[in-house]
Amino acid sequence: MDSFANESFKRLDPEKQDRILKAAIAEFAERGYELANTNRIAKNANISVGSVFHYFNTKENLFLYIVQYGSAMIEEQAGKVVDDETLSVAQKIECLLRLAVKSSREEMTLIRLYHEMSSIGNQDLMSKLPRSMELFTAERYVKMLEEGQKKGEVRPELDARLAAFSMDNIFLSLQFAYACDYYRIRFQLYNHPEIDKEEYDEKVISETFQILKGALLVPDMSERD
Amino acid sequence: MDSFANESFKRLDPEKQDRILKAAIAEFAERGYELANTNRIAKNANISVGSVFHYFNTKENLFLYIVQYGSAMIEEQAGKVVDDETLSVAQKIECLLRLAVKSSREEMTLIRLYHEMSSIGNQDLMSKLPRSMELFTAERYVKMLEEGQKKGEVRPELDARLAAFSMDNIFLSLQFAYACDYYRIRFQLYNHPEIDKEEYDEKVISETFQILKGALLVPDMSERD
Amino acid sequence: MDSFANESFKRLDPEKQDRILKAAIAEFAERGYELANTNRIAKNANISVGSVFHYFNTKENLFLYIVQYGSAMIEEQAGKVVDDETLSVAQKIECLLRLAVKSSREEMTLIRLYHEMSSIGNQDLMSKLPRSMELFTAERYVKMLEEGQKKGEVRPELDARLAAFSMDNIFLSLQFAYACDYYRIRFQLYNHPEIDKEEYDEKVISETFQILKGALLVPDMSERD
Amino acid sequence: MDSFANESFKRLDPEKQDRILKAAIAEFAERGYELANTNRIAKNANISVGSVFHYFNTKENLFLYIVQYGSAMIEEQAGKVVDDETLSVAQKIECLLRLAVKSSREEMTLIRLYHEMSSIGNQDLMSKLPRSMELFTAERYVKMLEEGQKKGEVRPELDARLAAFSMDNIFLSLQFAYACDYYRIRFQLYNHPEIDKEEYDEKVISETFQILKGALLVPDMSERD
DNA sequence: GATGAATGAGGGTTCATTCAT
DNA sequence: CATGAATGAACCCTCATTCAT
Repeated sequence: MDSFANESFKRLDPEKQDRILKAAIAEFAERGYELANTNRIAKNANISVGSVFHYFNTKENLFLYIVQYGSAMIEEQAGKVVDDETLSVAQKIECLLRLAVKSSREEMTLIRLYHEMSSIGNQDLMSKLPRSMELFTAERYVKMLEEGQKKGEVRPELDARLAAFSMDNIFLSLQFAYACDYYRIRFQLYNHPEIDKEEYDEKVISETFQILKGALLVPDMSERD
Repeated sequence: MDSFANESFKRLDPEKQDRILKAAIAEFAERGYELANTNRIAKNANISVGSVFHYFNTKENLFLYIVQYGSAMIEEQAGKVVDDETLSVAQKIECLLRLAVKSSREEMTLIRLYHEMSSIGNQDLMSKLPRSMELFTAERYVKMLEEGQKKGEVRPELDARLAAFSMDNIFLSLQFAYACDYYRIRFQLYNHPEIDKEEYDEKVISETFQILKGALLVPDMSERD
Repeated sequence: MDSFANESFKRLDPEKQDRILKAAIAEFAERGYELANTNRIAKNANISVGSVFHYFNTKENLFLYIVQYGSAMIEEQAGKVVDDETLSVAQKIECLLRLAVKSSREEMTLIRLYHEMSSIGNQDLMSKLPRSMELFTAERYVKMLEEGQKKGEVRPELDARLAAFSMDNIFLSLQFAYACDYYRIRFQLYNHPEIDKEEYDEKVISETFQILKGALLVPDMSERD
Repeated sequence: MDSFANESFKRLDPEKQDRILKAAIAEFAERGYELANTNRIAKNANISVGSVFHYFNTKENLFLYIVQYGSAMIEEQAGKVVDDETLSVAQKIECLLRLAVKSSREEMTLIRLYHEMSSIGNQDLMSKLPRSMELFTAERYVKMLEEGQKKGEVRPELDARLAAFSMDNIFLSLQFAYACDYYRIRFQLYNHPEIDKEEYDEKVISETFQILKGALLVPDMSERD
C-alpha cells in the first residue's frame, strides 16, 4: 500500500515527520516535480539529504508519498459528507462544493500537488500511484447518485457513473481554479470584474450548486430561487 | 502578440515550419516541458539546434509558440460552432461536446500540451502566455448563454459567467480524460467496465449532454428521453 | 602487526567473528574495495554498523584485516608443502600447483580478495599491508630452489630468486585464472574448446608441471613422457 | 568494434584527442576506475565535462575506449615480433620479454590500466570489452609454439595452448611487476637487495629468458651458460 | 559495549544556450 | 542564415563515519 516511506520514517517524532512533509509539499507544490530540489527540501526540513533518502529512497517515492498523504486527507473529508445519512443528495452536493472551495483555500498546496501529479512529464510516476483512494471516492459518488435515483432525488434518466464523473469534474475544476495559477487566471476570464472578493466564494458555491442541481436532481416543486 | 517566433521563422518554407512545429509538439507533449529536450527537437525536425534558438530564442518561447498555435486551432473550431446563428443553444452545446471528444482523439498532443502548460512547474511561463484566445472563447460562451437567456432557452436564474465557466470545465475535463494519461485512468474509474469501446464515445457525449442540458437549459416540454 | 582489528573484536565469540569476516569477505570479493558497502556488511553479519567501526575503525582496516587473514590461510598450506623434507623439489612443485588449483576452487573469494588488493585504486592501502607473510613465502621458495640446486635437482645456472619469482608468477596467474572473471576469460582464450571440463584441472596441472620442470629442474634421465 | 567513442571524437584535431586520452589514462591509471573523476579528466584535458560525455557518453565508455586503445598499442608491437619470419622461436621469446619490460617502463600507465580493468569491482565492465585483440595475441602465441614444434625448436611433448598460456602469464606478471605498485613490492621481495638498479633490467630479462627456454624449448646442444 | 539514525561531501550526467565557422 | 561542437551549472543519490542513547 503506502510503502513509499520506510519504517524508520513512520517511527519518527510526529513533529519531525510533519516538518519533512511540509517542506516536501511546499517544494513540490511551488516548483513542480522536475524542478523540485531534494537538497532544498532537506535544508528546509532541517534534516540532511541522507535522511531524506533514507526515509524515502528516491525523490519519486517522496513525491508519491506526499501526494497520497494529501489526497487521503482531502478525500477523507469528502467521504464523511457522502456517508452522512442525515443529508439529502442536494445537501451532500452543497457540502461537497463547500468542501472543495474550503480545501482549495486551506490546503492549496495539496491541490497543486494533485494537479502536478497529473502533469505529462510524470507519466510513469502516475502509473505507480495506487488509485485505491480515488476509486473509493468514485464509487461513493456513483452510489450516492444511484441511491438518490431510488429515492427520487436524482434524475432517473441519468447514467449514474457518467453523472458522477461530471460532478467530480466540476469539483476538481473548481479546486484547480482556486489553487493553481493557470486555472486561477482562466477562472478570472469568466469572473464579473466588479464582484467583491469577500462574498464571491459564496456566490461561486451557490451558482455552481444551481448548475449541479439542474444537472443531477429532479426539479423540486417546493423550491424557488 | 505572438512575438514568440522571429521573422525569419515566419519567412520559412511552410513545410519546414511544419516539421519544426510537429517535432516540438511531439516532444513537449510526450515528455512535458521540463523533460523536453531542444536538441532532440532539432534533430527530429532535421535542423540544427542553432536554428531552433535563432527562430525562438529560448525553449520557453518555443513552447509558448506551439501552445498558442495549438489552442488557436482548437478554439477556432469552437468559435465557429458558437457563432453559427442557425443553431439553438442546445444544438451548440451538443456540437461543442462532440468537438471536445473529436479534438481529443484527433489532436491529442495539442490537448496534452494545453494540460502541460497548466502544470505547476511553469508558473512564470504561464504568466507570459497571452490569454486573448481564451478570453475570446470565454466571452463567446458567456454571450451564448446570455443570448440564450434572452431567447428563453437558458435558465434565466443562472449567472451566465459562472455557468459558462462550469460548462467549459466539463468540456476541458472531458478532453483531458481522453488525452492525458492521468485523467484517462481517472475516467476509467467511473466507466462501466462492460461497456463496448466503439459505441462509448457516443454514450459519453449523450450522457454529458443530458447533464449540461439539465444544468443550463430550461426544461423543454417537447422533449422526453 | 595485525593491529587492524581491536581487542574487543578478538575477544568476541568465535562464531560471531566468523560471521563478520565471512560477510566482509563476501562483500569485498564480490564488489571490490570501492564498491563494497560497510552498511551491507554489517547487515549481512547481523551486527550494527557501529560495531563494525568499533572493531575495525575504518573500512580500510577491515579490508586489510581480511586480506591478511585470507592470505595467511593460503600461504600456510604452501608453507607446509615447502617444508616437507620427504619431498623432492619436483614433488613439491607438483604439490604447490595442485594446491594453487585447489585453493582457487575452494577459497575463490580469498583469491579474489588478493587480486582486488592489488588493484590500482588502493595504492595507499597496499602500502599499509605488512608483507611479512609474502616475504616469508618468497624466502621459502627461494630457499627451496637454492637447496634444490645444491642437491642437483634444480638447474644450477638459474638465479634462484628470479626463478622463484617466475614460479610464483605461474602459481598466482593460475589462481587468478580460476577465481577472477577477467582472468578466467583470458584463460579460455587459450583453452582447447573441445576439452572435457572434468578432467581439465588434471590436464592443466600436469601441463603446467611440465613447463615448470623444464624451466626449473635439471633434466631427469629416468623420466620420459 | 570500437564504438566507445562517437564520430565527433574521431573527427577531432589529433592533438586534442591525445590531450583527452592522456588525461583520461592518467586519471584512471592513478586512481583506478571507481575513484577516477570525470570532471577532473575534463579539467586536465582542458575541455568541458559536457564534451567528455558528448564524445564518450559514459565514464564506462571512456574507460573501455582507453583500455582498448592501450592494449591495441602494446599488442601490436608483440604481433610484429611473433610474425617476424627471420627470427627463431628463442629469439622471438627474447624479444617479447624485452618488449614486456620496455613497455612497462615506457607505457606504465597503460599497463596499470590493463590491470585495473581486471579488478573485481568492474566485472560487468569487463564483459563489455571486446577480447578480439587478446584472442588474436593468444592465437599467435599458440601458433608460434606449434610451428616451433614442427621445426623442432619447441618441446614436442608440450600442449601448445597451455604452454602459450604460461608464457603469457610470465610476460604479464613481469609487466605488472614493473608498472603496478602492489606487484612491484612483491617483486622486490624476490630481488637481490644488493643488485645495481641500472643493469637489473638486463638481468631480469636474461634470467627470465633462461626460465622460458627451459620451459618451452628443446635443449640446444650448441648452447652452454 | 552495542545500536542504527543521521550526516553531508562528492560525483556522474544532462541540456539550454552560445558562437566560431 | 545555418551549423553543431562546446560549455558548465545544477541535481539526485551514495555511503563511510559519528554519536547519542
